[in-house]
Amino acid sequence: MEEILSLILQGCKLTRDLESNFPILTNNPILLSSSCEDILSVFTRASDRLKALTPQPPPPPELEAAVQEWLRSSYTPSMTMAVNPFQAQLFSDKNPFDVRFLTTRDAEGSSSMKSRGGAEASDAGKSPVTQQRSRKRKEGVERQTVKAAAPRTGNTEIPPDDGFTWRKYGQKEILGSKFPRSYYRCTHKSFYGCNAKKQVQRLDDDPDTFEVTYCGHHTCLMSSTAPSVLPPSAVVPTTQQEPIEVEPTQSSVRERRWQSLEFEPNTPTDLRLRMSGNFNVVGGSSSSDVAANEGQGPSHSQVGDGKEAEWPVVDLADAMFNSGSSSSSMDAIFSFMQDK
DNA sequence: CATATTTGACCGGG
DNA sequence: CCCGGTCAAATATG
Repeated sequence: MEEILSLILQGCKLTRDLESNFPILTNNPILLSSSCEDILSVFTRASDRLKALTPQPPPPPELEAAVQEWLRSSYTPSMTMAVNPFQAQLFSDKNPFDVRFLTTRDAEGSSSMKSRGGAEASDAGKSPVTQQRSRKRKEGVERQTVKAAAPRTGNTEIPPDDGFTWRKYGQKEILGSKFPRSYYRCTHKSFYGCNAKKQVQRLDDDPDTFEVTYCGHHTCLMSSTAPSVLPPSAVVPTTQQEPIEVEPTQSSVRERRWQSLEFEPNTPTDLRLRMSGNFNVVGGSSSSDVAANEGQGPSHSQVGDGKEAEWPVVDLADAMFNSGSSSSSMDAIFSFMQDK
């Protein structure tokens, strides 16, 4: 049983991985498909096991390992190429998406950040500034930097659509750069909680290439359809991750494993480094091997509530995006949940 | 009209 | 004090 749960969680993890890497994967149907298959496999297995659970106890761990192995190697697309090598190649040069993540460890304070926009809302008025904004400690917010070439698809040279909707909230000239850096955040700000942000900047030496840095994760799944893939039932057994040990094994994060699983027992609303080993992982800005491990979640205090809202929320969002909600503004719709 | 972008001001860390 | 990130008013867009 334990393993089944583990499997399910793994599936969730994979799903989240997919989500977070979505931007990069969108241009790679092959990767997308393999990722989907991955997820499918995991959940399918879990499901099968559950069904078969009655007859006999769960299979020995060895089998589990075997399964893992199988999963790892079996989804090779029909191209007879190993996925990883393929990707490696893909990303290395020809593919516009030369991906390299820059990850920083994250501590995440998650909850507090209301004081920002909230200032004027709560405090009547536009009179002078009160405590304008409370700079949040950016200490350790996860960041993933990705390089993406502007698709020559005639279209703009704005960074490729990554499936999310962003709203630009700023632009700055950066010291050593010729081009300004733009700041985006998830359009569905309504979700105060969707801290997903990204910043985009063209490279000096290669104006056709953008460097996109994502930080934060979407708590809002992009528009519709997204959730449909997985039956809600299969998703997130609500039971938050228990200390399910998954043998960190890590320390060698670089090793490529599509389905690396490092469960963070208490994942705050957001996630950590979720990424598949297929990409070139470059350690933090300078200290290259800052393993992504070490959650160190300082305060689990009130993390709980946020996450379970995830799916319901999705449904809601889904509903409102699909049905031409006559309601005026999104904010109204989401208002009920805005904590502040 | 609602929502998105622009843009200078502001904030706070280094 | 500088610089990068963010805010928010003004503006653009549909």
